[in-house]
Amino acid sequence: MSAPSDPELVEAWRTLLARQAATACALDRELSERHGLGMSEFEVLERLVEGTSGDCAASLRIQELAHSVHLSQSALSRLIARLEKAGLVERSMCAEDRRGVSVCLTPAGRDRHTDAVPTHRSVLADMLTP
Amino acid sequence: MSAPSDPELVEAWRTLLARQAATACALDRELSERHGLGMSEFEVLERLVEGTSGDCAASLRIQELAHSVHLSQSALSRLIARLEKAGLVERSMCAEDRRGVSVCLTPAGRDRHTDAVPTHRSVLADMLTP
DNA sequence: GGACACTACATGCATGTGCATTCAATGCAC
DNA sequence: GTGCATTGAATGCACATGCATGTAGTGTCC
Repeated sequence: MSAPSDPELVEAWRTLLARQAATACALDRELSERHGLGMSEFEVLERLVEGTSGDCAASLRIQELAHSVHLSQSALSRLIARLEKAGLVERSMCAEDRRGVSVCLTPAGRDRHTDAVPTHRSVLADMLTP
Repeated sequence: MSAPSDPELVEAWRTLLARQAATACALDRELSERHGLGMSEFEVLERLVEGTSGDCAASLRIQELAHSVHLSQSALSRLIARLEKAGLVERSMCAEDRRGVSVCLTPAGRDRHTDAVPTHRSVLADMLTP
């Protein structure tokens, strides 16, 4: 296919930015007001829920989480600290590699995520369907 | 058309987020390293260039700019302060409404934008063409 | 085993952002 | 005109983020 022209690129970028900004803003507002969660905090909870197999909560590493929510390692470290303080996740030392930290959901964290999912999906439906 | 399912919505949102994060990050890095401009600062300069008609630089209001780059009014106020400190724009009182502030490009601002455009377009081409 | 490079995470610091507030100017009702 | 709500922008403040650095644990080469 032919390469897009500069004006097309700029237009595409602006559209992308506008959608992202509007959606992220709405998401942050709704999740924060109704469930006391920031957007990235919800995303991290969701990754943990997805990683869960069967009963035992998955234990993901800080760096995996950081990469998957587009935050720096330091930002994730503090984000996990906030979630831990709120009782939604737990840090535990990784058995195999004691430098690593395993992050896993608490029951409260799972509940909070379950509560927030409808809000999240509803905002996405509002913002992402033209 | 049929409403997208929840997994489709989530997938679309993650894709959007990933593209935005990667592009914004690359844009910030390149513009900052090579031209001393943040992404939003470049966007503001670009809006001012676009608003220019003929010789006389357009004078846009703080709020118009804020809306068009998805920042809050306070963020824009400080962003303009940074650009002004760098000599790239000038604030001037709006004649009709003396509450308002007209922001307009200086020649240095126009030059800086012109220098940065190729970098900007090149990053967009890299990140936005699959 | 000892030295060294490397990895995973935590933390000090600087910065950019949003919210709430403040201040000045405007417009409207009377 | 006077009073009052409204608007445009600047600012104090709290907070989240990234970068650079510190610390502990791991692996490798000799």
